[in-house]
Amino acid sequence: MGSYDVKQEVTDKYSLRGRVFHKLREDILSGKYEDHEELKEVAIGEELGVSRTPVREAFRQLELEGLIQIIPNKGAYVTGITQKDVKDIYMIRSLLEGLCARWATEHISDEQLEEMEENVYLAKFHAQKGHWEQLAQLDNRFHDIMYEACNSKMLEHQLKEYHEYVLRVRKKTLADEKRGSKSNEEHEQILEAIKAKNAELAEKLANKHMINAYENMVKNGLNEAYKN
Amino acid sequence: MGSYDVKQEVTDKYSLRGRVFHKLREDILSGKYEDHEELKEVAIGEELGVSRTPVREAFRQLELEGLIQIIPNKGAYVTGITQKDVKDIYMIRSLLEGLCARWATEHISDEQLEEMEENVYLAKFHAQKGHWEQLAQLDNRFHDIMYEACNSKMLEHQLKEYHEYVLRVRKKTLADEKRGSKSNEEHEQILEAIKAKNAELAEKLANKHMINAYENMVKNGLNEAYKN
DNA sequence: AAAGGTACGATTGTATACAATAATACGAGA
DNA sequence: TCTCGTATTATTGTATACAATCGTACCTTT
Repeated sequence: MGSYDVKQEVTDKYSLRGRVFHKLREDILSGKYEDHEELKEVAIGEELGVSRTPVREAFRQLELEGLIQIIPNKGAYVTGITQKDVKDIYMIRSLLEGLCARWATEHISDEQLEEMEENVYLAKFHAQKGHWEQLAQLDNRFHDIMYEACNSKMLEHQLKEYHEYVLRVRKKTLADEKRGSKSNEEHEQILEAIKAKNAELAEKLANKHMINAYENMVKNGLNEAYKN
Repeated sequence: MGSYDVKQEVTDKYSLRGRVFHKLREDILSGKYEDHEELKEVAIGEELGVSRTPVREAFRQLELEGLIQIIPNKGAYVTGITQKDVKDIYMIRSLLEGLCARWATEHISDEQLEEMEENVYLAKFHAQKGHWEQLAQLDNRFHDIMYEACNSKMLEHQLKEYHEYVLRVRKKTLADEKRGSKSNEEHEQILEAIKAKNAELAEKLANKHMINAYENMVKNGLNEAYKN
């Protein structure tokens, strides 16, 4: 259950609204716009070759994600995301990924367990070969499996949201060779804990996994876009 | 900082879109619609006396909150909220309120601390007098102060979202006399831990506070709307 | 010259018209 | 009778027209 909607993710990428939404989110997160910069519906629309309607719908979604602030009858202003925001997200995710691992231990299905094992095994291979792109995808997938395995629509929804939120940053991070291998080793440990039905351990490992990911990111220098 | 936008909350209540959004959310959460029931733009629009445009914008927001699922070119279907969802939210909130208390301990301002003390003091009075409505409001406010005091835009945003999400349920819960007093006692303990700069303790107490709130709610019987 | 008001322009809010898509029903052919 | 294709209809996607609101510049008044 809750898995036939995977094809279109949280918000569809093919309608004009979806495209505008993703484009604007990407631009805001990548620092294209100044903080507090005003976004005008017609200007954005002309830039992307669409009318105001899809732009407005995208604005409403961005507002709910906290990326822009809409003042009624006045305008939409970008809120952006600071270095501290990224840190906070990782701290929050650390807790939630832990909870997710705990629940996943209790509810994971045989199929999901099998896919996890395959994932870790494959990642080991790609890490050796230096296939960073595949490694990043497997990393994403590992977490997605766990999100689905935790058997909580709410937690899954939340974690996927955060995951997508910091995806840009993470992509850069995983491009670091050592972290790529290290991350997969941690995945393996989490997997072992889940297989051993040791929920406490799985939670702790998942907590640490996030903290490590964050610290590695800081060590390697945050993406320039977040240096504000 | 981060407080002059309080007047209009997360999404404004006075535009047509805002009204539609709040109405639909309320209706979905209160169980007016069946699970998987289709929401048609024109029907909703006619029912509320507005055109499709504000309805569509509200739909897009509800989708992002996970309350409906929009299948492109097909329709919008309510996802609703189950008894398990409520439980999961409380578990998630337990962790996040703990984190919030920890951070609040480190960052709370003198003004915020003072308002917290006043809040607890006043609540004690209203609890004795049996003024449940005021007690509920003070309870909400206590948490809001802590959210603001934690000095994290991200965490504050997230907790306020969850808070609003379960507000309907909570209102009923606090109407229980014993819980009203007990809840305020717990607030006082959290406040003491914050004043003593004991972040560890504040976190643990806030964790427990949420769990207690949930268990009390279950004991008193969940709102009928969530019995699915 | 300063203060206040008014009119104009720019921008968002809402409604509606039109296009595209999907579901359904119906009929022709086997 | 069953299957496939087509036409019809309902519904959403998008564009645009019109209304309401806000900001600003200019003008009037003192």
